[in-house]
Amino acid sequence: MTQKAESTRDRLLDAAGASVMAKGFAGTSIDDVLKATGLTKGAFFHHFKGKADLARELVKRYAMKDLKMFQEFQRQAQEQSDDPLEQVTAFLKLFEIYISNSVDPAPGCMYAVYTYESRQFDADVLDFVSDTLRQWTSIYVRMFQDVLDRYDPALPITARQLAEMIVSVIEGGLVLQRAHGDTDTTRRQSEQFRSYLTLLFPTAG
Amino acid sequence: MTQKAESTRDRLLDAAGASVMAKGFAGTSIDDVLKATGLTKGAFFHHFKGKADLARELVKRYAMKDLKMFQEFQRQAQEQSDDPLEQVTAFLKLFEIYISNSVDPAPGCMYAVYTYESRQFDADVLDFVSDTLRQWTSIYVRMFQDVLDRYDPALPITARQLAEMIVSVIEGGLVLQRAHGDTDTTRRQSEQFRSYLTLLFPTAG
DNA sequence: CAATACATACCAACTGGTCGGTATGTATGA
DNA sequence: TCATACATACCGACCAGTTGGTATGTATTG
Repeated sequence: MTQKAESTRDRLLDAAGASVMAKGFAGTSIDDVLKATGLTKGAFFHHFKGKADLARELVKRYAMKDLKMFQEFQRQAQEQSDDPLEQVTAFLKLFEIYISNSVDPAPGCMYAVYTYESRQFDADVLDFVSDTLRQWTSIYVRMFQDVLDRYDPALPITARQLAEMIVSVIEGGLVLQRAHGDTDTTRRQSEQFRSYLTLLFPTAG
Repeated sequence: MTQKAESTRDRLLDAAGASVMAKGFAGTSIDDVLKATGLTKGAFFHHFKGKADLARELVKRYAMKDLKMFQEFQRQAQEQSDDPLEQVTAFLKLFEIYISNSVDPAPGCMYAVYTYESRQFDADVLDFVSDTLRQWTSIYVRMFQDVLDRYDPALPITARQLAEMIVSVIEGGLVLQRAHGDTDTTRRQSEQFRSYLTLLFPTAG
């Protein structure tokens, strides 16, 4: 693929992503995307087999961006401290900065869109979304396991439980944020979760 | 409206609700609803001004059911104990039983659908969703304020923060539950939140 | 030249919505 | 009591516009 073709493909995915986040996938027509990009059917069907293929490539790209960002946060967090709990805190703080500054919607939002329009997508696409969320959870599981290996929690709890909770809290925050037109609900939820952690691991203070 | 007409309207709303939860609102055609009910265009447009009106009435009905259920949970919780913290716990436990046993999707899910397809709906409908979520939060705020009036939290925290967090946790749980095809992710999240409460209010034990 | 990258013209199916019609009420008044 | 008058509840054909998708063109570029 030439550089120009690559950028055309990206323009299509960008426009599609924006529209899907505003109107959902079924509510996004190919013509919408073409109108937004100034391209035509020929361009679209040159780059994608069809609308289902667009859905697949769109969520794949989101997942890739997402994973990269998380790995970068993790790297920065590990750089800041050797203590696993401080690393988790640093990681969450980096996420909070990102989420409250980001103009375009967070990747988590896109997964929710796919989830709530599930019958619109092929099974493999839904599986991909589910797997991506699991991968997201797994990153947290590893981080919390490191914490639990060093510190005793004030309550019996597993790394998986904590990981599921932060993912859940963030997804829920994104829903409320959108519903109310806020910009910082998700950040506040992440902060709340950190409060929970300070109560769970008081010895670390 | 006669009894027959009432039931016809309900059948239309039931079918529409089920379809919206599976395919989203834009992904749900009026013909879909009519096929599912065995009715015709005449019936639909007799009961609803149009698709936008259907959206309005659908979410209104969900909100009403929702509120009634929450009030009932609150009544039962107050019956079980005079202690505000025990009431919150009882309330959440009732919710956990409901959410893990419910076959049809929770009302919270419907709000998320509307939220993620926001451009599909009139402003007044979106406002209604936002207001309903706020009302939902307010119920929790009152409950947590009663707790804070009696007990000192281990960390400085407001009733609103706690209320927002439980709503967020539940909404997020519903997203993950759908994404993974679980039936008890939301319940687990509610349990996690109760763990947080026990750490926040240890004096109550 | 030949593959790539896009444009244009078109199609069948479906979309939300309208409209004339009908069947079944139910209230009224002589 | 029973015809008249009107409201309610629903049917199904039809419409203009939109949908995803195809077939065929042409310009560009290595």
